[in-house]
Amino acid sequence: MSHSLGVRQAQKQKTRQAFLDAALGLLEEQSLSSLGLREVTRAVGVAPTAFYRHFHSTADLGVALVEEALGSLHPMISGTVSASGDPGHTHDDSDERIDRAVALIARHVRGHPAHIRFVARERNGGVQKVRAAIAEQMDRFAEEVRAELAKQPESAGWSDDDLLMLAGLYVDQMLVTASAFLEAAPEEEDQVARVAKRRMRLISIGRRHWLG
Amino acid sequence: MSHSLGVRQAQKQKTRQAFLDAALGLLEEQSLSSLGLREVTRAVGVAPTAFYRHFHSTADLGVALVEEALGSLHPMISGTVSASGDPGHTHDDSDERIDRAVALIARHVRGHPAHIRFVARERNGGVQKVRAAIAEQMDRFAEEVRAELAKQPESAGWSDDDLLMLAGLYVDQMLVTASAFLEAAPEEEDQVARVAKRRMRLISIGRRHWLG
DNA sequence: CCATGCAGTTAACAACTGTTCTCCGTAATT
DNA sequence: AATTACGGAGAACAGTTGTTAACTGCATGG
Repeated sequence: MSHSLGVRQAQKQKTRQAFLDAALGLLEEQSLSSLGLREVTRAVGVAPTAFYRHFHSTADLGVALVEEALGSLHPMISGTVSASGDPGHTHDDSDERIDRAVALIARHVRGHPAHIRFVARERNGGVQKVRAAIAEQMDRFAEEVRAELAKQPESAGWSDDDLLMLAGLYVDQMLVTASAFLEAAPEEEDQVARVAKRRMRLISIGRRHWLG
Repeated sequence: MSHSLGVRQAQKQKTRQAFLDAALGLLEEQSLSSLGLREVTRAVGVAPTAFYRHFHSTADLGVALVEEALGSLHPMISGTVSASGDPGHTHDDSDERIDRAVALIARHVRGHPAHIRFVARERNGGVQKVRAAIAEQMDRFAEEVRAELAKQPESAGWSDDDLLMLAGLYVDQMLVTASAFLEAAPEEEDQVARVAKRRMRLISIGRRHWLG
């Protein structure tokens, strides 16, 4: 229990977090390129000029949001692919892994809807720097998934290049699925999950027969 | 050679098209929710009030753009999946079909970059009506692809449900690929094409082994 | 304990936004 | 030939925007 942060810096980080939260809220109904500086400060309950103490521009705010949003996605991604299955079923654990992965995605979407909405929206959004930041993080994710896949026995004989291709396909599919959950009405969730599982199963089958 | 359209209506459609073109241009560097009415009229070279003669709001303009952009995508999509292959190679026409499909996508992106940029951007964008319009059209595309796939002998034994799942996967993958082409530097195009082909090949393999 | 640093405030700036109302010229209708 | 319908122009409106400058209060480091 170290104090580790002065009262001053603590308060600063607190308001900074308030900026991020307020922005995420406002971004549920618009996109970053239309997010106004004053709009955010108004939502936070602070003077417009205070914004500059934390960010150079709204684009800068966006880059910070990328870190926050994709940081929260991080554990989900690795969890999705590793799936860490309780050993037991000798049947075909692939389907079980997929079920667990999709459930994990659904859970994350329900827990952090604004995060994944932001990422899905700004991945192709109108702000270059934010697009670049998201692309960089997604590439990092794909790398991690590749590393995780490489550990699995199913990946014997695979080149690193092909593994990265597969990892990218998985990562893209996760975001598409998450976005689908987001826009789906509660009663449609099961249907979305069903389709997502079948998609992943088809990809897994493709993986199994990729060689030879 | 019928006149078919009065001088008046013709001129109106002309200005309307000018609005669409100007908007598409402006949307290369921002997203629809930040597109201002005055900004568009300025680009067209017309008074701000003239806008209301054609659209209720910028969101309305967006819906019109969806029709234009996805209308141009229409022939590409069906062309991509049918692939109409010159009969000849008995080898494995799957790879050849994929090569042709990816080439078709690349060609379309180079021909209509603003169109696919708009669709990719506003698919998850901040304007609800536009998102809905895009989703509807994409569903229609998936339906068409499903119908096209159903004709192929490889689809024997497939349920309509599974075919629609596969079609959706293809359609999503096409848009992701197109978007990747868009953001890729000219020298990276080959690399993007390489990865896209391998992804589609993996999906095709999954398709081949889906049953049993 | 005092001087410095810095998060946040207040006030003001020109520029811009969407929208309304009134008007104009002319193609279309009768 | 006279009237109507309508695409577009012009001016004005109240609000909003990003950014600057000079300020205040207080936690911090010497």
